[in-house]
Amino acid sequence: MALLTRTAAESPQRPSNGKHEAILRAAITVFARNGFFNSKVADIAREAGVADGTVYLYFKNKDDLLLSIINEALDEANERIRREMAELTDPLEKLYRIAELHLGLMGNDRDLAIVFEVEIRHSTKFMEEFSATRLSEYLRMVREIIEEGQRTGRFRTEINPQIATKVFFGAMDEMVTNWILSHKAYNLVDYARPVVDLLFRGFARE
Amino acid sequence: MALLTRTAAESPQRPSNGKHEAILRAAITVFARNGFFNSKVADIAREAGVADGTVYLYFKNKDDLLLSIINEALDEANERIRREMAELTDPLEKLYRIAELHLGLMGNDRDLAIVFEVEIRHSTKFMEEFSATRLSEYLRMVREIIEEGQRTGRFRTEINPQIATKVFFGAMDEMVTNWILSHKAYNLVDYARPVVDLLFRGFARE
Amino acid sequence: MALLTRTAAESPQRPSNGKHEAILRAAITVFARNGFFNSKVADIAREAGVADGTVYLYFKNKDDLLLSIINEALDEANERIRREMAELTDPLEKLYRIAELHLGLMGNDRDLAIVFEVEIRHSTKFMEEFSATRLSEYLRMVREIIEEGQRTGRFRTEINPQIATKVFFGAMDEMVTNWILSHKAYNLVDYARPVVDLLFRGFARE
Amino acid sequence: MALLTRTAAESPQRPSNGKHEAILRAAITVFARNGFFNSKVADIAREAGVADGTVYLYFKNKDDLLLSIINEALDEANERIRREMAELTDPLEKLYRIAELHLGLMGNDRDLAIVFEVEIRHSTKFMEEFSATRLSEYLRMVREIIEEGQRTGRFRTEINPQIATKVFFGAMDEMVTNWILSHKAYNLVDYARPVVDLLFRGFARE
DNA sequence: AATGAATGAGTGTTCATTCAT
DNA sequence: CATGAATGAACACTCATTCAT
Repeated sequence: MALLTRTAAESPQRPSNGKHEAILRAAITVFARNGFFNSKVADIAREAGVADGTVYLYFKNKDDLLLSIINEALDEANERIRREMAELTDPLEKLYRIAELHLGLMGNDRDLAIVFEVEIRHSTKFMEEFSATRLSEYLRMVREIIEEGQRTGRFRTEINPQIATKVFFGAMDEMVTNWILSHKAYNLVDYARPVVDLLFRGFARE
Repeated sequence: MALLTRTAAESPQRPSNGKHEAILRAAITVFARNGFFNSKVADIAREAGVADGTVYLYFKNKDDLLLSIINEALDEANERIRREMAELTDPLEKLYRIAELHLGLMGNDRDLAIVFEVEIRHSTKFMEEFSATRLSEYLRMVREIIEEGQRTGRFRTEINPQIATKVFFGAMDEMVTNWILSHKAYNLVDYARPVVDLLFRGFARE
Repeated sequence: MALLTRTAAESPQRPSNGKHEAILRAAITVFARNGFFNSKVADIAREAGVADGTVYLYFKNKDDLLLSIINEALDEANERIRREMAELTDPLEKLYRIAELHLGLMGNDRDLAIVFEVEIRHSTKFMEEFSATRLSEYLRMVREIIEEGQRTGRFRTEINPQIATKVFFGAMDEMVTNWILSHKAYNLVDYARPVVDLLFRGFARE
Repeated sequence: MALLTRTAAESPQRPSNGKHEAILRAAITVFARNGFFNSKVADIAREAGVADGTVYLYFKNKDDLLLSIINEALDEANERIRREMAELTDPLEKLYRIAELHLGLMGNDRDLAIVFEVEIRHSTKFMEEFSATRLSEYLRMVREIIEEGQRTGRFRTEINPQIATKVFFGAMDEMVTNWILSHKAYNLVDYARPVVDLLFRGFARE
């Protein structure tokens, strides 16, 4: 919730009715509850407390709702990561921090996490569009940290930064998916450091 | 393709019309092309060369098609992994082999891979059901290999096998997702060893 | 026609679009023409001059259309009978009047008559439900008149009021059915008095 | 049951497989249970213990099944009435006997009665076809008895035989309908004489 | 800006009927 | 004669989107 609320506060170019916000939050809730294809625009409107037609004053169509959720959330996440990275020097510390942000943001907003993990994958088109822009920025930041680590001698030079980036992201992603599906109420962010530790040290003894 | 064909060959309890097979293959193709929700049963029927109604002689409904794809593919994958693991002893070798099978099966059948990566996220309910059974068997096998590696001294005892399993699976899954989304025609299975190597040795220098 | 129009005028709780009315009239026309099962909702919509979906804004489903026709018509018929009975005293006169109302209402609206005679037999379950409420009220009024006639000495006490009621209703019903099936354009209400006379005096000479 | 079985015995022009019979009985059962439109040919086939396609070796289509039920039953009923009338002379006795046959046949075969009372009315086309032939023969016999009664001085000459016939039939029909809908297991044929008595003497005192 | 009544295109599924065996 | 697998036309109902108010 904080995620999107803050976004709006920071970019008050729209008449701050709160309607844009309200509809987006409602969409997250409804998409998470029923899935994108089983969610009706009317349900979202009711959840947001507006008329059906009002949704179309703020969003082009139903697809645009999903896209907006993704984009606004990722824009802010990327911005946050960028800010926080600027304050850190050790590449390992940076990975710890990114993991904490990734799992923290998701762990704080289960509905948003469901939309990201589940609903976004409903069509390759969505995924392609999505991974082509916002997500690739995230991945670029991770990759640069890894390359930086190799330059500074913290990480092995034998590892392929492209692959390492995918492995890092895949690990994060799987932690989130598992957390969503397991209905136990554990704290997702607690896994940030253990996972990064595992990636850092590897499975191998010695 | 081989995946499903073989399954049918091994369990010839149905009238070996080939219709069951043909419809399932058609469903994979069509689901991969349009996504589950945007696929019409009529499209699948046409692709399979049968009448609309015939689909319902072999499958309960549209959902059942997706379910059957997943279950048949995973059942065989698990069976294959089980067989191959029996012939290996070194846990690291086992992980290499699982990764090769995982990426090999997916890399050999892009449509099937798309269905797995994308359409499986049909709904949280669907995923829960699915991950509760077939997928958890796969994950159990991975976890047991890791625990075995810890007992034999190959893997560090400090790592949490649950987390390591998730990281392993997340890494595989992400490799597949990336391969699907990138339209470059590289060979997915080639990444099996590099990824496992990375997980085994870790990012850390020394 | 007057039948249903009046009903709407008396209960203006709905936005008096006329759409509710128009759809109901269209349904009567179409059901009468094709039968319930052979009538398409799309036909009714076209006949009413609205879009298919609009039907569902006013009625729950196709069944509800039939139910509404029956209920609205019978409610008003019962109300009309009740009013008119209050102004008469002689039981025989009352039977004359009921017969005139019964045959008059039907004879004025052939389509409605067809729906009643034919489509009401939608299913035994439908008929049971229907005859349990609206129709039984009609029958109760008839029976009470017969019992009243026995008390006042107008009718023989040997007759069983239950049976007499059924015979009365059966006679009316058959007059309507015959009128519908015979395509001669005779005036149905003209038969009200002859039929009641016949029931009153019997077949017997003397 | 006896009704149709006998018919077949009397007209053994078909290879007396019993299949024709079996399918017709199955159709009566299934139509009575589910209604004509909700009955599937496959259900009838299963009930009759034959394959779906076999139904079409004996009947032109689903409509033909309903028509055959009606026609065979009415043909036999008419034949029976004709025989029995030949042995009676008093017109009142004849009406008693017809009523007993009418209510007796229906009362002995609830499923057949349901098909007659409910399913036959599903479309005006069915009813028209039906009432144009077999039923009108039944009605003609009744009318002739009434006219005969008028000639012999048993019935009043003031009554219109056409109307009296309709009233008689309407009374019978309504007794059957009521018996079907009421789930009390009373004996329908017991009402034959009381109803005819009522029609004969009328409601009037004196 | 906001409403919500109206639209009508879109589709999973059923089932009467056929016909190769 | 008998089968039952295959066909494909048919249709009730939904819901994203529009637009007059």
